[in-house]
Amino acid sequence: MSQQLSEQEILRRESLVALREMGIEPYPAARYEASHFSTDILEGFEKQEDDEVWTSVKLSGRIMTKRIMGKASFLDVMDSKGRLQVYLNRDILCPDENKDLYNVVFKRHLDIGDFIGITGKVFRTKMGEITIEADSLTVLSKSLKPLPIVKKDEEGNVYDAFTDPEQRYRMRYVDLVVNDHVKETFITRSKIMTAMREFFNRHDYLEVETPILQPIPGGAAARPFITHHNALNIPLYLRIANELYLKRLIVGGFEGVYEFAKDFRNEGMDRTHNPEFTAMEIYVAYKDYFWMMEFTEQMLEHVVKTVHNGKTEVSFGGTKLNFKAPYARVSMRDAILEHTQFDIDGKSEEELREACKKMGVEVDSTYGKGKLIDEIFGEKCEPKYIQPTFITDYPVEMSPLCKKHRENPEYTERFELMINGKEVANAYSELNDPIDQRERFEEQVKLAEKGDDEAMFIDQDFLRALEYGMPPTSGMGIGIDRLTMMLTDNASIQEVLFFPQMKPENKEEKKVELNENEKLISSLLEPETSYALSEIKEKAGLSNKQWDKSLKGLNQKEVTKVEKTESGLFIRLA
RNA sequence: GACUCAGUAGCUCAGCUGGUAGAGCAUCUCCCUUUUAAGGAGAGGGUCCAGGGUUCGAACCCCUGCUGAGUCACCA
Repeated sequence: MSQQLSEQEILRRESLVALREMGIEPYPAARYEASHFSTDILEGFEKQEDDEVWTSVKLSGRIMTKRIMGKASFLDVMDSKGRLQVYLNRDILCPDENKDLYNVVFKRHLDIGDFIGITGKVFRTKMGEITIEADSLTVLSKSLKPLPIVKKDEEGNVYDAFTDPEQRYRMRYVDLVVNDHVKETFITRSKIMTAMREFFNRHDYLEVETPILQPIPGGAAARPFITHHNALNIPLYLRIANELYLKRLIVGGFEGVYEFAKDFRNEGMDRTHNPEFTAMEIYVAYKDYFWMMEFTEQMLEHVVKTVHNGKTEVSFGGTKLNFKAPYARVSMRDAILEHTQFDIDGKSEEELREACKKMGVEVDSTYGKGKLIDEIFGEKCEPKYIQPTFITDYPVEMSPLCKKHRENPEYTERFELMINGKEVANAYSELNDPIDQRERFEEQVKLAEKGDDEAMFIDQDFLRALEYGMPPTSGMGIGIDRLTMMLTDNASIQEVLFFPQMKPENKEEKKVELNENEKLISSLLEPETSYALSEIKEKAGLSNKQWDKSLKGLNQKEVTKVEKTESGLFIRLA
């Protein structure tokens, strides 16, 4: 499989060979340990310029720009924390007669993107920039493909940014190198998860891991991915949720368990859905959903403060979101009443269907009561909740794993946390009555028979676990990707996933063989002879387009050569 | 899945009414020992996403396909 190399790629490969010929290994094995990160030097030198340590520092990273001025050069070196300018002076770097390290290795054979290590002393340039004056330079790794060059001027305006989303997502490694803010997003994502974990651990809850490959995909309503286990010869599903396994652990006697889980759903993709995504679910024994609301708002306030330097307010797409606890609590009935003047309380399926029609909410004949109410809420209310708001008490039909409301069995003890019109968290007083749970599953089976392809399966083992007894428990799930979007001001889930799902690239193999038309043309030519182009065109008898394409192809493949002389255009075999 | 937009040099983009492609950065050569979007002089670099069609002639018009983005639909 040969690939066509660009001019710049060929030159870099030539530099690679040249370095080896000079006895410099472009991919050395030895470790190279920097004394400081770039940011340490910048901040430290700013604080105390006369500190001894600045007379000898060691830095490693990627060359991001080269500014050569004859016998001296400046380059920006980027390490994992940031960038630092390096000053290369020919006679300081090469105090002896031999100036090859500067003239040949650096100027000729090192490129933007290469990794180097340098040692030297820190100083401030005439222009006031903190810089390392290098007294040694070590090649650490050669880069064979040119990076996109992104430039910034004094005012911070960005030029030639690497912005094509397709290329950025497919080549995230390049995106991360040249777009600083991308790295920031993922650092924040990590901080969010660390802050949550820290909050849970402080409460002595246990981080656990449960199966991703499940014989029955439970805990949510969604279409699963299916796979097959050869040795057992059974189908297995990739989990759509980990809820039922975590509850089994509460049955087993843990006080609180949580898991950051990769879930998989075989559904459409758009800017808020990726086939695999991360959900955090937590279950705590002897609690109810009222407790969980307080726990959730405190946890979120803690997370937001941690990633935003103590502030609870974040800006998302121009709107300000404030995560300071407590959050508003609105029951689903009140929400719908407020936004549509329709009271869902005590209504039959028919009445609800009629109401949907009146409101212009599209419904399907397969929808049950719960689904109808959900449609009304989704259409008329959901987008209205911008600031964090708990929507509580969902209809019983749409919450088959949730305990019935202690005051009204039509509803459940459930809340969802809405932020910016989107569902971010979902929580219950968990259903622990095994007989009720079995009946709810059976309701789901009826829905499935009606044609609802998302209705839940009956998980007999889960029911058995409940029959052994589960303490009253509250559970909560939160979408890490969507939360990260909100806290990093990104409108697309692809921006908060390192490697969002994409269609495969499937680049066609480049055809080196000649096609029929190209063969025809070359067959009309004898070696060492020139022909008038028009003559061959006539003989070939191809359409103008075909002739044009074929001739271009032949020239590209260096089979033929077209020459222009005073007497006209001529073609011959190359 | 529907609609809209886009795909041109390594990167960011121009390209008029159809006349075989341009700029900046990057690359190469030369000059330049504190520059910083370094500068000056010169040079090279293209499957104009792919395949058909219309035309004397297509990056441009038409059709089909591929890829991506946006909006909507679906999806807690």
